[in-house]
Amino acid sequence: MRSKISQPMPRHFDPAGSEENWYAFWMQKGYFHADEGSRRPPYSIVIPPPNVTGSLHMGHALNNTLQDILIRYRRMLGCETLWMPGTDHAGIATQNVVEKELDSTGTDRHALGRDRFIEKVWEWKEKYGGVILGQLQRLGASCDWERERFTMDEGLSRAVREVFVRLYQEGLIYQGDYIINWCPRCHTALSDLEVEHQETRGHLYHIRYPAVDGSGEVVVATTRPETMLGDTAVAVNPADERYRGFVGRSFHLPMTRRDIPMIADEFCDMNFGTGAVKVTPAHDPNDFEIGERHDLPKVAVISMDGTMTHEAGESYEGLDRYECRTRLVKDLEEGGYLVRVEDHTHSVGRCYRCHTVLEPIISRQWFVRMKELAEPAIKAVEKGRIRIIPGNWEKTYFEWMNNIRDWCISRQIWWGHRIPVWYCGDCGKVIVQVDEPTRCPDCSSADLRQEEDVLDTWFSSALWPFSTMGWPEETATLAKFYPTSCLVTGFDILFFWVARMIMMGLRFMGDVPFRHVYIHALVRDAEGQKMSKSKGNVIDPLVMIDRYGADAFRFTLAAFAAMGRDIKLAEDRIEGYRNFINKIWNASKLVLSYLDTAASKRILDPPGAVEIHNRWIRSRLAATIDLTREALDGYRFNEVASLLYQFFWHEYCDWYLELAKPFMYGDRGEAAGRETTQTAGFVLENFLRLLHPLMPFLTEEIWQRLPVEGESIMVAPFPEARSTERDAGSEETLALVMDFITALRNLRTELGIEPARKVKATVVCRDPDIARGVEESSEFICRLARLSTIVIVDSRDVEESVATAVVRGQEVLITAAEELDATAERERLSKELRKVAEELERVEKKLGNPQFLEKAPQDVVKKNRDIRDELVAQRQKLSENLERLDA
RNA sequence: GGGCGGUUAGCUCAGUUGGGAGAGCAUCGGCCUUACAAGCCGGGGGUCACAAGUUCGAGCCUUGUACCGCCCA
Repeated sequence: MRSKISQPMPRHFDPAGSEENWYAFWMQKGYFHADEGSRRPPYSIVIPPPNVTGSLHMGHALNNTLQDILIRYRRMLGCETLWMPGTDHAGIATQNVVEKELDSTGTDRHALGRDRFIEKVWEWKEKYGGVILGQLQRLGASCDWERERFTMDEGLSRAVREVFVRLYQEGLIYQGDYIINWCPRCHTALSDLEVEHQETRGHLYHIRYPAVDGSGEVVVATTRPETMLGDTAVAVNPADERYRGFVGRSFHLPMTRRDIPMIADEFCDMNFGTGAVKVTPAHDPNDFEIGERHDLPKVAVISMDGTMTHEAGESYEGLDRYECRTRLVKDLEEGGYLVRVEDHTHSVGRCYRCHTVLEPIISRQWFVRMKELAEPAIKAVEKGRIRIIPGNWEKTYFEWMNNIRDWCISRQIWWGHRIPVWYCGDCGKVIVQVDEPTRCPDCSSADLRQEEDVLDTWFSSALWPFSTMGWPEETATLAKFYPTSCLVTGFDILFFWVARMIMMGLRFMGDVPFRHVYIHALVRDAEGQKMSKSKGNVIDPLVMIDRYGADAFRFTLAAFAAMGRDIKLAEDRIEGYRNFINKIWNASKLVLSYLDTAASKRILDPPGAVEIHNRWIRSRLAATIDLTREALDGYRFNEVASLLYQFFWHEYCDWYLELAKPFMYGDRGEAAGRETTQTAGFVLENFLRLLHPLMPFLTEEIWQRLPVEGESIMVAPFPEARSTERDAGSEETLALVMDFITALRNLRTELGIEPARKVKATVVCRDPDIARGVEESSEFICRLARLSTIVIVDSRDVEESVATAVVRGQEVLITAAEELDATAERERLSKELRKVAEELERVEKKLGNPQFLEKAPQDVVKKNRDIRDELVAQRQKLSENLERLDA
């Protein structure tokens, strides 16, 4: 049973204590655990696995807050929810971290050897890895921690090998010598996606290649002169008149002893530079293609470590690629081959892990043939089996999928899934299988050597939605929770991860991995810069949680999660929502102090209300419930936040509680008082449940003190609005009351009437509906506008000194005992009159247009006429009052 | 070069079938009114980037321009 029922509320909410206490409580109760044997409808999400080396940053915080909101919402709706947590082994990143550690102790991985190094990484992982998961708990994430997975776990590794073998057998994985992106620092190949293109200021070198027969020369332009040592042709566009007759001739390659031919290829852009380009098939992806078409030799002049090879010639061999550039440019200049050098900005590819400039290099790698896998994945989105939200990302998805290229999956590092391929040392047989072979199936040799390379980390991530659920076994978890309901992620990994999961899911599970993909914005700092440690603009989520509490932080993230936008986060936003928490706490304190045990039993299901304020707030609650559900179903998190904020602060606190106070104090009779207290409690309790997915700790802390059934708000049902709760009449009347109160308050302030002083107000009113509304609600109006009395008359007959306003076409007068400041009143009325006149002008112009009257819908025309009538009346009364003052 | 997105109050941003421009923060004025000064009440502030077009009517639809950002080559 609950521990805090009917306990008084402390003066302030203590986020840290609450977070620790309730998270432990939820865990101990096992609420996070998903039961595959349950008969409830499933709702599942797999977490985008953070790097095992990672620590929580703003992107994770946003991503996981949104997932937790969805999960908590569905859990309250009665679904069997699974939120699968885990981490990713992050091959390159993790290896880098451990290598750095080794470096500080004066050794390296090569000295240790592969096996010992891998052991070291595991040791590191056990010690420091996965701290991020603990940090997610601070955020309140209700993941099923009993199911935590790691991409290098035995089960997931087996799934990886299984997929590799099947794809290989189906001819979708192949090995070959192709040009790939090589990181000279990480010493591994990367896929095309892992290249970060960056605009870089450099130079364009124009170099002269003389014709061998002395008949002239050709000038080529390059941003990378050192690659010329590996040129095997000069190419021009076949349509280029300037080179007609040159094609086929040989040119001398300066600084080498080689001659190269001029070839014609459509790829050449006639408008760029001289129209002639040097072709280096071994060091440029485009040149590689040209080389394939023309059967050109490939001369590798840059080695795997970024230094020049023997092929580069003896003067350059062994030099670093940049050193070589300097030296070569100087040599070209001295030799008279350098025509000119221009400043030039071009795109340079860098390693997405270490930002070293990549080198396109030819080497033997493993690839996945993507076309065949992509086709069904495109169809799945086209046919709506997967919905990407917001929809405009579908376009980006198709764009990429339609132009997909083969995926280089081998990495020359040690930490990762070693490719399940063995080579027979005796007969050369290539063995591809899931389990390690002991003998060669062909020659029975035991001399088997496993492929050294490991797989791209994203290869295992692509299997995450089913590998985490036990595939290739046919598990109950898969049966219950696959396909997952939704994937929540940032657009930066749409290709890396989302697209690949879709392809793999369809291929191996025969079904999509998720039905919805919700793509959220990226978090940036207040200046719109991507947060990064080097820029020093990082806001640490944990610091924010310490400072403002997890709830305030989560609510802020939700409030900023508008679709398809960058989120620029500044600390004062979080502070603002911390104040909201304070507001909820204080209002709850008030309501709880009046909730006696007699009222308590009716909180969950009170009888219909009689009092108008109670009918009104229940009506507003019902509307809020409907809108909140719609917004949550549509992933409009910011709308959810704003709905709840608006409802609670401005409707419940600012109006309802203020109206309700005299009733709760017992000043309006016993029955009305009880009804009001019950209603206040009923609405509060419903609101807490609405808010729970966004602010789990605060809502639990308060809910536990409410006299209602159930052991935790997180397993209580999500509020449901009954249509009978909607009450148009009370909403109309209260809107009227608010208008009068606001106008009267305005009058008071502008005339400088002291807040404490009660004044008499008169309403001159010939509209019976309005008169009745004011009459019925006169106690509310008097209280909130601080009036001694309010009288309703049907014609104006006031001798005393008055200030006037017009509300809904009716005059409202404040009668003060002493003289009012006529100048201030005159100024106020004139200002008001100006505003009214301006508005009236706009409306009359519209109504004076015959086309408008003819073509606009009738209700719009009527609306404008009503507005006009009211404005006319208002103008009339304002100017009358102005005249009266002057008289 | 191709594609996508942005430009609305001082700041950060909402604005979902085109019909009298919104929120939070900041600002100004007044209040310690027994839940809350992390609060309450009231106010000021915007030719919705620019230009043209469609329409009775455009922040919203079309086209173009400028600036900014991202993705892919």
